[in-house]
Amino acid sequence: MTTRDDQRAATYRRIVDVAVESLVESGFAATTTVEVQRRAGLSRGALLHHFPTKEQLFTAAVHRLVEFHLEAMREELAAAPPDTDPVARGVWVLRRASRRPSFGAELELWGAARTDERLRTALRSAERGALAELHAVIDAIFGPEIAARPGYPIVVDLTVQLMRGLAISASLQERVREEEPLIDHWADIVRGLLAADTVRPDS
Amino acid sequence: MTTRDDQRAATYRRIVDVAVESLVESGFAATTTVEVQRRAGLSRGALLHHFPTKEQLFTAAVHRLVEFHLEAMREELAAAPPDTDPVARGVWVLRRASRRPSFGAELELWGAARTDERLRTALRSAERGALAELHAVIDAIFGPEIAARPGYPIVVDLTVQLMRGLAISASLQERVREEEPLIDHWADIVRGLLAADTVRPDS
DNA sequence: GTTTTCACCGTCAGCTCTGACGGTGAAAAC
DNA sequence: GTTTTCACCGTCAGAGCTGACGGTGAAAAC
Repeated sequence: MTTRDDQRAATYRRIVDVAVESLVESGFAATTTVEVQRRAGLSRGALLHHFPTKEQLFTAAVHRLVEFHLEAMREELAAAPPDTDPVARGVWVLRRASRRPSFGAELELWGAARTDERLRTALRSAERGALAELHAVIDAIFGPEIAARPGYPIVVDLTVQLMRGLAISASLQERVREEEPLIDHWADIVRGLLAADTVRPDS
Repeated sequence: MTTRDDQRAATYRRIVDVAVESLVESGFAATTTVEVQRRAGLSRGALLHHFPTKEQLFTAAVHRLVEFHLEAMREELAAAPPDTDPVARGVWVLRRASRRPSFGAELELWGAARTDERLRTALRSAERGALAELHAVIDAIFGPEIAARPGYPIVVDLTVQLMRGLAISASLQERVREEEPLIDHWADIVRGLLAADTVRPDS
């Protein structure tokens, strides 16, 4: 039997879940309160009972979406075969995670947040909260040995930005490229950067 | 004296210009037909005379926005002091161009295009049309000597994706970082990649 | 000089979205 | 057993957006 508190929590969670689902599947613009209410199979009143304003709903959804992506990274890590070269493996895990539709939704929100102050506030709060976990996951993806190398922080920064660039460019590609020699190239470069004692080869 | 054809062309151009202006300043969601009409100081009828549907307006605006970014890259190239190290100079020119608000608007559209098929079609067409010019501008930014090196195509690809990643991440930063050691690091890495005869140091 | 074209005008219908509001019935408190 | 709380309901007003439509006056065609 469900108590009232349980019911409340369950409905709340379901609303946030379908809001995230809508953001991922239908995008930011199409994720209206009516759409969320429809997906959740709730009345208008029920939705507004839990989230009096759209902003509150989106704030919760954005936080959940960021958690969602962390989870996706852990999944990709778990799914990756552990026997390959660790650098290439790490780079590819990050690449696969960045190809998830949920990450596309996240980047779409970052783009929209450029001119949407409320959304920007919500996003910053969500990303700030997940930052430590994000770094922990990335360290786990590359493993402790690689994470200890001197050039590692810069490599992670560059790799993350690169993955974001590739992800936001995805809409432009006519067809999805399964083969991505660029990623292999990048893995080779990273291997070189982490092998050298210093990150700056000349200068 | 303006003939009717001139008038038509001038109004058409003005509408597209203010549409781009609105996309850059106010973002995708806020760029409604009413907003464009208001910015252009035109009546509803005038706007609909030139652009019967919002889609046609956006298609024209998207094409113009892409041209706009090419122009911005040329400006940054012209504004960059020519006496520095050519690799660092090229990387920084690309970085400065990617920090322009117009590029932010472009990336926002790429994000929205993920779930908006019409927008995606317009964007692909615009980017396809500008591709050759884009590569020409980038070659000019790095100069013919660097562009001839064997690793150059991959370096350009990686650099472009990196800049996109940094640009889409811009909304998240609490304050604008004027100093960007990451870019200098990247320039150093690029210098190393272009110095070597092969791009793949080991393997 | 008459007719036609057309760049531009203003209003309006139809739609969707947001959030307000007054219920309702069952669980929880007393 | 009575009262209170509250999760959920359905309707509606207000606002904004898109695109249709019937003008209007001046340039262009004849």
